[in-house]
Amino acid sequence: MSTPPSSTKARTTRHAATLADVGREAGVSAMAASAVLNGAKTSARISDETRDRILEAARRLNYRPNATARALTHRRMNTLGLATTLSRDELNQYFLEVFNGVIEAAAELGQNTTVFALPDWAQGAARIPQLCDGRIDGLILLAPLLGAEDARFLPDHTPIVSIHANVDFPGVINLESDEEAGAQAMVSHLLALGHRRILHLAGPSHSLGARRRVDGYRRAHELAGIEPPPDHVVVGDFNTESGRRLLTQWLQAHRGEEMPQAIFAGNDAIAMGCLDVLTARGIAVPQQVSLVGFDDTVLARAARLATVRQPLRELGQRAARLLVDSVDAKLGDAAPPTVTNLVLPTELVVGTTLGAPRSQPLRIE
Amino acid sequence: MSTPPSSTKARTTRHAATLADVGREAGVSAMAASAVLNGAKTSARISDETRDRILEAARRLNYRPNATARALTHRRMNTLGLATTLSRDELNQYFLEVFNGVIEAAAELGQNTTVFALPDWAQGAARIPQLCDGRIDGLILLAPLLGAEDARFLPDHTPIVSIHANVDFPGVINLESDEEAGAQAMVSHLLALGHRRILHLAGPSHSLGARRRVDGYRRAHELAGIEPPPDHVVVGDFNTESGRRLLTQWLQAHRGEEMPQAIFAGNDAIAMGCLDVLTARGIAVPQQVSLVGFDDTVLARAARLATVRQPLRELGQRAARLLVDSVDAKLGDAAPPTVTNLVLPTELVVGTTLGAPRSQPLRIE
DNA sequence: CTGAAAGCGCTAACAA
DNA sequence: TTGTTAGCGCTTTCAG
Repeated sequence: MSTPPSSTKARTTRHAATLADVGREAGVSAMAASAVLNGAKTSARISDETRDRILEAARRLNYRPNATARALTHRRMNTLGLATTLSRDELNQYFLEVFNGVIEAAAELGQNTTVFALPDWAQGAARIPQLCDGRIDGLILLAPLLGAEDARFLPDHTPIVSIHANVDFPGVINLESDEEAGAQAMVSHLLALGHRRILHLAGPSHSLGARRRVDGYRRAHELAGIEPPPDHVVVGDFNTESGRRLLTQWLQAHRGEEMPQAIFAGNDAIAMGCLDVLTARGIAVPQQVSLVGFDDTVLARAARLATVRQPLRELGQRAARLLVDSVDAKLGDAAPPTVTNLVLPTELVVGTTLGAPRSQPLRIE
Repeated sequence: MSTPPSSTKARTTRHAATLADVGREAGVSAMAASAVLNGAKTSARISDETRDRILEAARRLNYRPNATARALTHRRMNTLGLATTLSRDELNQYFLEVFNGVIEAAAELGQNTTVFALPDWAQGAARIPQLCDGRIDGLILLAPLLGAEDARFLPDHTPIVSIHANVDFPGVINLESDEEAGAQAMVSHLLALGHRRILHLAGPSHSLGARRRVDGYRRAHELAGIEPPPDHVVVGDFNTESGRRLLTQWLQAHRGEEMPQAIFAGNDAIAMGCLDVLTARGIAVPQQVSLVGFDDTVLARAARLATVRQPLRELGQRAARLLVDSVDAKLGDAAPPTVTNLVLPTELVVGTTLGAPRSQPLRIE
């Protein structure tokens, strides 16, 4: 009923109305229309009478501003980019948490977010310049596994913020959380509970975060004056499949020996893989083996996993805000952010997969 | 070492080099450069000699094509939009699964994906026209809670594909899965196991999907010739908090009566809320109460929840492909897709939260 | 084989 | 208060 009869034309019209069209319809210049409809900074004011004519014409023609044209003149798309690797096998919960923070903060600042899914960082680095081609105003690199030599791929003209970068890049603000402290706190907690044989299934050794978690594991032992058992740190990847594979292989290789009392997984996904293996073997968690993860993604919450919480959403929010500040600064609208590195604290999350060690050791079958 | 010494200039340069710059540097016109560097359809060929000069100049100036300028002439950004509501309280796993499919298929077709997070559909509908302003070539509406009257907000000039729409919009391709069949199959399975008092905690009644799941619940009972117990369908929202709240309230309202033998949650998030409540009350799943969800998100996989699998990733992939086809068609590059509606099958996933009913009924405390 | 000119839609600077 | 001009960076048409 309320739909005007004139709107019955077929969808998928070729073109939308332009400012020139509106101006013509209203009998004024395109720039008058621009001033009225898009708030362009014109030197003078428009009279109320012509303003109304323009608004009416715009409504009649169903005028919509064209974002690419505006971007061309303003040198700004009001869009942030978020580049990361997304496996097609497994959903990346780490990404989802950060992404939610980014998109939320970006929206509050009137910015859109486009996601660039790179197949991997080795290939992806070379593609970064192509992303910074005006379609985004700034780029967030999420957990980029890049080396110092990849700095050559970072373009001059686009502000960049990284989260959990592997190396410091000049001119790039990096955000991270204190992973070593978090890992150390968790392992210290395990040691305090009486666990002595703690198996650590780590992420890849070329990941700084993975190395820091190993450092935390070692440091907790040092602080407690305890020598970690040999061969209890294993390197793999940050996904569930790796957790399954690593634990299975490790248990096979150590058959007949004493079962670890606790497993400290490099992240929650790895922990989920461990849970699969333990469940399949009928090993009760935490009665027979304690299991803890890292990140506090939804995986941990769904499985009630003990874990180390990283403020992922907040990292995303802060990255977006700092990036928008950088973009504003580049365009001369504001002072650039002074911070170049931000480390947020981590926090222990005690789920139901963490208990005291058994009095008598279990044997690996 | 391999970094050229000329790259020591400060980051955040104001402008990138343009085609005109490259042309000047190479002593040719901008359009020759355009033809060589961006493959513009020029009427004639460029000689190898000038081509080399241009390539060399571009390399020297570090030329990068400007996406907004190209978009302005091509009328195409090579970017798809994905509009959905994202709560700031709870991560939307449904979104993540679909999004992964979209971004994957889009990337294969050389398209980027930008996500528009709407606060809610009631407000969001009016914002759709602003999204279709040239920054994206086509739009995917993810589970839009829109009514037929909202069709007026869908712009003429941007192809649109919806996933799990509530109503059919003219000219909009809709993709969905057979939710009623999935719900019916699950409830039939419960009935076949001997469950008779099955509590259904549904999604909101203005959601077509929620209603279809209720229909499936009813239909399964009909097919089995069983009258569903009274007051065993409760309407709420599609999130964990709603699951917690609904079940708590329901149990309070039905204190002293017989405990349901099974709970069929409207989606996995609701099921997670139920799991919280059951765990808190010390009710064992599935020994005392069976629990099943819907969607097969990562929540279900992490909690080993029985659920109804919707091919969410595939829905995302197909939506992206159909949308790109529509965009191509609009630009005259191809024939438009002939399909207007696509229904994919669902599938039962039997987790560990589903068992036979207890012989003697439990009382609600 | 190459260049000049015009235009995509919008906006800032300058005239009137 | 309004219009004219020029240009953002790129591409296509048409003339050389």
